[in-house]
Amino acid sequence: MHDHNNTLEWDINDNHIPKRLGTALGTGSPNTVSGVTTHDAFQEWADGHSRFVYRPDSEEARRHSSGWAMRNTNNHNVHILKKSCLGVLVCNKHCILDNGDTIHLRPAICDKARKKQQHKACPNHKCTGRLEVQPCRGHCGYPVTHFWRHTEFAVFFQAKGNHDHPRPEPKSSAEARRVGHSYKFSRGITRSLLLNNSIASSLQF
DNA sequence: CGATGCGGGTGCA
DNA sequence: TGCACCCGCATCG
Repeated sequence: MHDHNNTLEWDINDNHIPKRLGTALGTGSPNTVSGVTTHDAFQEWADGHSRFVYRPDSEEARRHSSGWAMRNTNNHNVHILKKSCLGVLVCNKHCILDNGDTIHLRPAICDKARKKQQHKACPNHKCTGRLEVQPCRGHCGYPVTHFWRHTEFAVFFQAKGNHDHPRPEPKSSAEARRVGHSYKFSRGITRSLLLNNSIASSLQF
């Protein structure tokens, strides 16, 4: 396990979550009281029942970012931000591109936008399939969940469940496509962004 | 437009 | 109580 010393000593729901992590690190003296002595490098594709402790100045952690398409969900707890996985956009015919890749686009987080994505023609011009959302059922039949909790010296992350679907394309590609759609053929920047993605470059946009 | 957060409110164990 | 989830509101890029 990568999160060596950050496991087993705390749970996102604990009343007494380690709080003096930053101080211990700042002085260079391990805080053996809390049991958490180091910060983890940001895990874009955290999976499984994992826990990580990020630096409070980590941009990714601050944005509660993830490679998985996670949407905010109301858990009625002002101290813990909870998100659930939206799965991945796949081709209903499960076509395979020339480069051997498959379609696994990023679902829009916004409900309305996601509905627009569904039933659209598969972006693979050699396929007549349609896009559909493959829901995540990695947590006891329900979507995998992520929990984020901030303290003054760290950002605690905890995940529950194992994703039972492919990873969606990264945010950068999805964003490039959105922008590219609005300003298609107008800028070289857009084109270069798309060409930098192995999937996008194989599709027609 | 859409990503993100927030939080009221509902339906089920 | 805990959890999943719908919905509107608001901010921000």
